Amino acid sequence: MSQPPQIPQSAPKSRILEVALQLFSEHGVAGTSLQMIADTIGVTKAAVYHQFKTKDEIVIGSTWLIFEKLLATVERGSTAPTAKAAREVVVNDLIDLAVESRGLASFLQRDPIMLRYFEEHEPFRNILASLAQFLLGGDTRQKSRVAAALIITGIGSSVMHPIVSDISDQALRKHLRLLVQNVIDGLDG
Amino acid sequence: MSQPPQIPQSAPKSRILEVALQLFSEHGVAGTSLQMIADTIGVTKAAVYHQFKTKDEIVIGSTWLIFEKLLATVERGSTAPTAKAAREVVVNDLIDLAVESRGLASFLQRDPIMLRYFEEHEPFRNILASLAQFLLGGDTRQKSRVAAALIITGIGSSVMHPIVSDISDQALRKHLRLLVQNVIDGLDG
DNA sequence: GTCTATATATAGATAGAC
DNA sequence: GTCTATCTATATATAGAC
Repeated sequence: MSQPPQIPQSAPKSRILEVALQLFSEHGVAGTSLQMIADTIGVTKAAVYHQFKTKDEIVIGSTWLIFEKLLATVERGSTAPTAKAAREVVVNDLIDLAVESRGLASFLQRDPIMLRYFEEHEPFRNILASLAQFLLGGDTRQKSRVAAALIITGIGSSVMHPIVSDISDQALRKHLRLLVQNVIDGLDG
Repeated sequence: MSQPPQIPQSAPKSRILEVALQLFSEHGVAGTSLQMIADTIGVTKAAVYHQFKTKDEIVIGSTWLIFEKLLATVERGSTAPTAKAAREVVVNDLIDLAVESRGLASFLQRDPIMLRYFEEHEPFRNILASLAQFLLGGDTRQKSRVAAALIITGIGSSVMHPIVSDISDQALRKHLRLLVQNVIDGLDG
């Protein structure tokens, strides 16, 4: 397992990670070959292998493009004055991230290879655990944990559902915030 | 594109579809080879190819194992006395199906290859559209459609989140029903 | 219905020239 | 940093014997 890549990357490295993230989200990790990545960029496979020793490194590196943003969210949550404020930061950031990429980010939750990385790869696992912690705010009741699971997975997946494809980013954000608030309010209200 | 398989299947055919569905849900369609399917059953690849001409047929056939159940839900929804009753039938069936398989069913929503089938393959598309219709009950407002997307995708994905893995099927069903009801009530209340 | 054997293509990955 | 060429493994798929 390689470490999270440092930033800023070299230009060719960054280009590979960008293209890989896009292709992974469209075809899945297993459905994306290094040849596809190389073809999209317009170079040969060997040029890609010069930048990354294995496909694994590309998977982790491109995933890190998303997790950098999630890590920033965790840090913003950590400095929030109250547990409730931290939860709002996390919810709003997750919604913004999901809506702005409309499924590009949510492939993370869907891909079987990624799901395995999240369990085995500590930096990823820690960030996801922190997000869940902020969402729960110390509330470990079963109903609250089910609600957290519904919110975390639902936000990422719902934005790419065809039934909402005609809704503007702004409106989608607004509706998701209200719906998530309803779920949270329903826990105790 | 092949047609949905007839039932009952021959025993070897059924066995292949069962095993394939399980492997697809664990590794994704692209991450599952016919060799893996053959090895799990204990036969050779050629024996598998004797039952199905292509991997595509196996993908569609195994997916149909789930969609048979969704089709039954659609039929139960169609005979419900009111729109509200139909919505409850659909919600409860989706929750039951998701909980009883804990992610085996939800791979359908996650796999990029499956997402493409849903758009291109009419029987699948029709069933999914019907489920969404019953959930919406004629309400086409943006906020309602976002809620429907959140519910449909959230149910399938949340049950496989590690944060709920220790919760019993019975409790998970109960909490999901209440949470979904909260979302629906929040639309107009 | 299952087997061995094979055809063909492509996967991940490397060597070495420029 | 990119190329051509190649290695090895494995993918989907088929032919034909039992």
